[in-house]
Amino acid sequence: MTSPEAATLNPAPAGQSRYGWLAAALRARIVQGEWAPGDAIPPESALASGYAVALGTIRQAIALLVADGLLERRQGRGTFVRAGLGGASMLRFFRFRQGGDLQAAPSSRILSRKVRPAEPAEREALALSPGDPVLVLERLRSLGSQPCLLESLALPLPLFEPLKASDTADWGDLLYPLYQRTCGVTIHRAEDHLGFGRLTAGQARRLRLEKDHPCARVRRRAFDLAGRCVELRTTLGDAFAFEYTAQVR
Amino acid sequence: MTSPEAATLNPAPAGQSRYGWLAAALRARIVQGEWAPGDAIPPESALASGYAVALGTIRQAIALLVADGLLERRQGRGTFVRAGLGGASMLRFFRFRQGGDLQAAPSSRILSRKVRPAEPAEREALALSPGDPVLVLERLRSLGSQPCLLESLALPLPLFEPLKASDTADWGDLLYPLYQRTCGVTIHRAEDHLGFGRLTAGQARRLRLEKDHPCARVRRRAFDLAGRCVELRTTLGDAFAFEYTAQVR
DNA sequence: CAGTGGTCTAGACCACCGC
DNA sequence: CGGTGGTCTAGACCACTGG
Repeated sequence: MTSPEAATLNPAPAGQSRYGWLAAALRARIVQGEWAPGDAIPPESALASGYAVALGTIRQAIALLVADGLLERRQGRGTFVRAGLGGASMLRFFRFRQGGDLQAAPSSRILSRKVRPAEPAEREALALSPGDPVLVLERLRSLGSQPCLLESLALPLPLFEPLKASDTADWGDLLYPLYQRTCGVTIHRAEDHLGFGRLTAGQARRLRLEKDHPCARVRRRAFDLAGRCVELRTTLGDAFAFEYTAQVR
Repeated sequence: MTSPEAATLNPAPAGQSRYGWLAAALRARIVQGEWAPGDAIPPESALASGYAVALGTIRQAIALLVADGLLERRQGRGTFVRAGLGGASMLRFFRFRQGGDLQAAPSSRILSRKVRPAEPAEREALALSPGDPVLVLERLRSLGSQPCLLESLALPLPLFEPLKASDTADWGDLLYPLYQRTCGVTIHRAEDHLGFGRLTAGQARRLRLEKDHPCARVRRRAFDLAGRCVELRTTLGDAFAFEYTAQVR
């Protein structure tokens, strides 16, 4: 799709650098869906002449978006809009041994689905108004026949409407590709808050552990391309399966 | 200190980009201590003319080292060699409430110090030979009168010789500044492997918790400027005080 | 004020990729 | 082969910092 690029030349970098302004402009075009995830954006030379700036300047703008995880360069091929988060990203916190084998992708089963008004904490995180509804899911992930992760999700409802009534059997094992497929929502990044606790009787039953068994708890806030928080998730798993590596500076 | 910079002009970027070669050259000069942590390196213009390259090229080289955490740019002032890791970095994994107050820097007490041959796992991580000795420390960190973290460290011995006999009362609360002061070792980065377990009777006593109490375990490998692993550390703390935020992509 | 890094230009040539 | 991003140059001017 050839677009008129920017009609305004030298768009007055009001307080910003020109490449910062260009990065914001490109980000807006990506967020608005002008180029879909996986697509290539126009060549640097085309962008540079379109915006009437030097090549180096457009390259700096692109570098910002690459650092932000929005774009991806591929030598000799072009610059591409990154697909969102894969989906199996919770497993990076756990190492489940399955018959002494490597862990495969866990299967997923929806235990419950309901709609209710967002609670105050949810309203704040998801930027909702009093009375706005959320879709609440309970989900169990298993490796083979062994349950390993118990999740509870809250999704803001005008946005995730297609998930309200569709058959959960068609959802597949990964939610983020589902969001993209059915709701056009791309999850771009997430914040995971880790902690430890103990299982309630109900949680323990579903995970086939004992009441008060130690568990690792991951509270996730997931954000879309525009930077809005669009998913709240709490994941519980056996604390003794928790394992994670952090890099320090 | 004015140095002859590089005498070789166009040093044949054997398989590498020129800025990659320059970055390696600058890194070597930093590791060798030509500029101490906290010092400013020469201005970009001086480096560029010294190495007979364009300004932009030296800037790319510096950008690599900045991304690596080795250098730090300060607008209008210069480019500085970063001091090593602070020292209170373990607290990023824990939130200890102290009388409903914010947590201050914890005090430190050495419980034991001894020298013994490195165990096989230590030899591998620290790149030692059979029979090489390590200095082994046990350390308790407390907030006020409340113990909160129990640590066990292994330090390769030719390198940390000055710590073998010095008075531990003079060590202060932070080890990394001590390493720098007394052994000339700068800790540049670390890898923290998080896990979960239960306290033994002895560990529990020192932390004033019960035997088998759930604990978070941090196994750290710390690296110096040259990228060599020079410290192994295991830190234990109450699992219910553990709290950490991870960013996903 | 002088010196530093930060931004920007308008070119050139190279290395990689797919056809 | 033609097109893409990757490297490199040799300038210019701006913005920030400290004395």
